[in-house]
Amino acid sequence: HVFVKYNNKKNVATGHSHVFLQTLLLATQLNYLTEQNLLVPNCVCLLKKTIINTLADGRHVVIVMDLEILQSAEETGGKIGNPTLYSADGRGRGFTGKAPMNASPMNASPMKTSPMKTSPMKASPMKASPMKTSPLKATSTSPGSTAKAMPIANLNPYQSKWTIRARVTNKSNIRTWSNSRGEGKLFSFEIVDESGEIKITAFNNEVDKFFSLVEQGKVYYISKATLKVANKQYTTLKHEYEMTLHANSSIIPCDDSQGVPTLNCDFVPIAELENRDKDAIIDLIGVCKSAEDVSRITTKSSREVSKRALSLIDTTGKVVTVTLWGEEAEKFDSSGQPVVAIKGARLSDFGGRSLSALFSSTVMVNPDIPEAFRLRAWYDQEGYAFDSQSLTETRSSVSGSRMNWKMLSDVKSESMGHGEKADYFSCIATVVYIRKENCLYQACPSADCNKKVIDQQNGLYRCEKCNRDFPNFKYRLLLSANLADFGDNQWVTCFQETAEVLLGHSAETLGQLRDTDEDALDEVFQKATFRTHIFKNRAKLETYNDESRVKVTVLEVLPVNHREYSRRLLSNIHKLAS
DNA sequence: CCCCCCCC
Repeated sequence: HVFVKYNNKKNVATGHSHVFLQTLLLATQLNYLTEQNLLVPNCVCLLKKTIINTLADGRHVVIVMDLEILQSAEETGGKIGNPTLYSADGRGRGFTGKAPMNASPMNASPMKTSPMKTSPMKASPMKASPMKTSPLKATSTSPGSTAKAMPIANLNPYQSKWTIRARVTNKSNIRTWSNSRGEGKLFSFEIVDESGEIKITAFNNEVDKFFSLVEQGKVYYISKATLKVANKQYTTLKHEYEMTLHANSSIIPCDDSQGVPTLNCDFVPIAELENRDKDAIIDLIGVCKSAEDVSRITTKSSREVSKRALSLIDTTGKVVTVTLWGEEAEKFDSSGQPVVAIKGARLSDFGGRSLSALFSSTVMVNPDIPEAFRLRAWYDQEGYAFDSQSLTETRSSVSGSRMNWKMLSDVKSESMGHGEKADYFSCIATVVYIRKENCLYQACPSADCNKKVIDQQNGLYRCEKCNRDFPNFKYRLLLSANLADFGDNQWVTCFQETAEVLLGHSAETLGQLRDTDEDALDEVFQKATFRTHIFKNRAKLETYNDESRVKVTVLEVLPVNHREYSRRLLSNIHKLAS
């Protein structure tokens, strides 16, 4: 046993000798401890069941199989506690097996009842363990009646004597397989307790033995199963391991389901989805604003399947599309705009961001959880009126139809502007040239008149439109710029507002510069050149002196959102590839 | 030991 001070999240610790020691925790341990906010800098831990490896350079790495938090960071005050206060006799309650850190909220933070101030072991958090009040059944099939339920999060292949108490959350049908390695049947299910979740698979004989016993939503004591590293390619659960039942495995129904959660959801706010990676497995909760009718589609492998897309909104005000499949799609009822929670949906980049239910997903309509009640209240009071924005851009969605994205070559190839009405399009293009000549003119100072005035050379400026002489004028911009993208160029016209955005200065400032500091004006133009923006444009054929040509006027200049732009490019690639 | 998770 070693007493250490946890120093930072890299598991560097100091012992009584004040020598730093690199320690390694099992991922499940580390996740659990950090999630529960137990392992924080400057807390004091007791490392147990350690494996010491000597590295080639002589340093040691300590792998910790079991540990206990003895003193919180507040209590240590950033200083290492006096190790002599502790007894190293093994009576300390470990993190695994006899863990104090299961089910009870009291135990979620054993540091609060720190043993430090009195006798450490007497005040052990073990006393508060709910296991005392709900001991394992002493049946012939249970693995030792004195065993305590192990938190699922702590399961690992290095310990075989354990019993867990957990609820079945996702039971599959029986499937058969046949491949080069043989054939057989299997079913799988997922179980959850306060600490975590894990997948369990039963094959062949175990299918016969356990399929009808294991029921969705019920609580069981489970012991004597094989743990193996979960293949992250297939699992959607956060556990490092998964379980396979074998001939001696025991599954016993547990009548007392108190303290065993029905779900272990980690809901991601919809707005957050933008920052998550494609293919991430996400738990999501939202109000079903609307839903498609169910439809039948044929997959690439020629299977027919039902699908239905839902639009979910949450308090972030963002909407996302979630697609349900098969029976789930068929039986879904969107009436009354229910709260829908989905555990283990997969994030897709279709249309920007969207979600798809998997076989392993659990869909709950109006679940009996606080988040659902909060959402219901929020939606009914204010959310329903939100001018919400969808992360899933579809052809029918507003943002999709508003932006008619084109390449500059399309202006010619599609004969844009040749119709009776003007054509509106958006492009991402780079300014390659801005004509400085005649970019500014002296305009009538009247509020709504932008007519060019005539300098009378007597201190007065004449507006023909207003039929008045003014002692002053205002500067206005009328820019001719050449835009380029990878395939073509296009001359465009920018009036006042768009020209000011493009040049980054007001017409007034630029007018003053032109009159006082020509070099500074040059610099403004230079700085604006070779900048890339989103341009929203209007194209219309105009005839001047018997010569017709398409005039493109810039209506708006916007900064490029590279995230969105990249998504659009990816989406275009998908469309081209399909 | 399975591992299907789809469509636009």
